[in-house]
Amino acid sequence: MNILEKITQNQAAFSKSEKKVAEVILANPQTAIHSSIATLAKMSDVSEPTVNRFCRRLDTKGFPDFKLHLAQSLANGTPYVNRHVDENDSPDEYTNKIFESTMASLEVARQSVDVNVVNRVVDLLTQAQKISFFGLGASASVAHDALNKFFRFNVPVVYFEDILMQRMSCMNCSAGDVVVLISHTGRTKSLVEIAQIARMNDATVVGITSADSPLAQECSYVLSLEVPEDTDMYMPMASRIAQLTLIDVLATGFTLRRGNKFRENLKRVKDTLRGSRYEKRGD
Amino acid sequence: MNILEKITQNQAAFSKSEKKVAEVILANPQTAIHSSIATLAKMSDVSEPTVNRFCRRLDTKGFPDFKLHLAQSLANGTPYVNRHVDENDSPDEYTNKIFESTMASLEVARQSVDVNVVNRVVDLLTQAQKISFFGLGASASVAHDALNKFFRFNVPVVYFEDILMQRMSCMNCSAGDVVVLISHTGRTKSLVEIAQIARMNDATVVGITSADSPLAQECSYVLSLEVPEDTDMYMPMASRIAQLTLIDVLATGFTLRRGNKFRENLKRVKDTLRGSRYEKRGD
DNA sequence: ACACCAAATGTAGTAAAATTACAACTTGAA
DNA sequence: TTCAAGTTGTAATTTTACTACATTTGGTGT
Repeated sequence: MNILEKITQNQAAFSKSEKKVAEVILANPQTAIHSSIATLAKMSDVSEPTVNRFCRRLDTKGFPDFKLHLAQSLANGTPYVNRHVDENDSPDEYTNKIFESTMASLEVARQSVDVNVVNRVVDLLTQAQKISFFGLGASASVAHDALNKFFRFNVPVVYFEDILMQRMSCMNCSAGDVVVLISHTGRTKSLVEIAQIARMNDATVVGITSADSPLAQECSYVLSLEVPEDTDMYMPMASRIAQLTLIDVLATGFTLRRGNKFRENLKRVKDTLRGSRYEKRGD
Repeated sequence: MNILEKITQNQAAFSKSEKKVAEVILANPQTAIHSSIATLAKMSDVSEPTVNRFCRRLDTKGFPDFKLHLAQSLANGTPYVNRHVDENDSPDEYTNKIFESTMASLEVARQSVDVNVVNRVVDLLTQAQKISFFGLGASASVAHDALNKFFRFNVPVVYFEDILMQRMSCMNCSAGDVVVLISHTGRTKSLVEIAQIARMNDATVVGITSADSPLAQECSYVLSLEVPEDTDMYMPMASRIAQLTLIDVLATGFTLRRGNKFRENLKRVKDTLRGSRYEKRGD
């Protein structure tokens, strides 16, 4: 609870000298947090213990603790909110809105992730014979990205954009194979069918999708992400970002599970790229 | 500027004992602001003056002032910091760390974006005869995503993963064509070459890349994103997300510039998908 | 390998700040 | 007026932070 508000509210209940202290603090809180109890006492024309008592009345442990609370109240605290882009927004406005909305969505997504399922899925992935990533439309690029990540782990990874290739690939699945299906809505028919095919062939199907969707029902494990999507734009935006971040989480879990020696491996993969790059001054 | 971020960023510049202090603070900042310099010193296993020096290195007046700054950082303004994943992190821990780091990176990216360039690029894109999106490795999936977005605008969009196709495509460029090249480092040789080819053929080249990189120097316009990347993971993570968000910004700018009637168009594109989906109860 | 320097860290003493205990007021009711 | 409850201030105590200086560490050139 904001302590500045608290001061204003309780102002009536304060004693005469306490009111003086409150006044000085409210008049210039920025100065207050940088003053010692002595200076503040002098400014308010009261004694030091009075200031101290004032702090305690506001349920703080003492003057330093009070300053901490005050500092927090003063921190320009507007957490990220999902703000919709308006038709007349300037470039500056829509740029900021989109970045902020994306951050807000990530925060929501973070809270909706079931860590236990993440853990189980990481388990599965580390033990998988073959990992497939499939998605359609906007989710295709997420699957594409997952390929790029998991490919580095030197495990058999599969990714297709073509729906027929996806189907064929799933036809050839067997026990030990993991198929990761990505879809924001979880209502894309072809992807649901692919889930069915994969499961019929004993693969474990992991869905990165919305809970309770038709796709979710066909999956062995569901990593559900509840992401508010700005439907005004008629484009998936935040959902992809959340999906990608979840892919990052899975990839990270994978490397951690595989241990230190494995990390060396990743470094080697990265170092291989060096030849294809212009050197940076100093390395 | 958020002091928690500052700690994370400067971590490399700290001395051995200062790093210990940084670790303890980052591990549990809430405890830190309620501790005295003595307790914090003990927790970090260093002497009190070391903690004091640590505070001064971060441009604070001393320990109490440092606590004030820390308290402000912790207040719900910008709670997200780039925290590195640790080997012994539980699934819960690394999941949260990655989400938070991603959000923190987006915040940094947002501040590094030059809105004027965004505006100019949106201008270019709306007037382009043909738009191409190229990236390699991790950035390929970003280009892929851009394709998916701009494709809906009913403008000629091109995207290739294959480097030869990219080159050939650029060979056929002419004035009025816009080539968007995506690369975190901006040091990938083949992409720099593509920039050169495109420009030789009168195309306008837009780089979504690091400022001052070889690629940036070959571009007509540079949308630079300064994103801190956790090099421990040997994988691009935050940079892609920032790039994608920037693509969202461009796409949004595009639709806004095109006006209301155009939005109808997008709605139609989206509605077309309906046939391929399972209906949701109630729509 | 050694000496030497600079940077880093710690020790111990000092100064400052906050808190406590208690004394001296103020105020209002009997 | 007098007493009691509540308020405020003074002075001593304790806690906290800081400074000056000593010791250690690590690196560099001979």
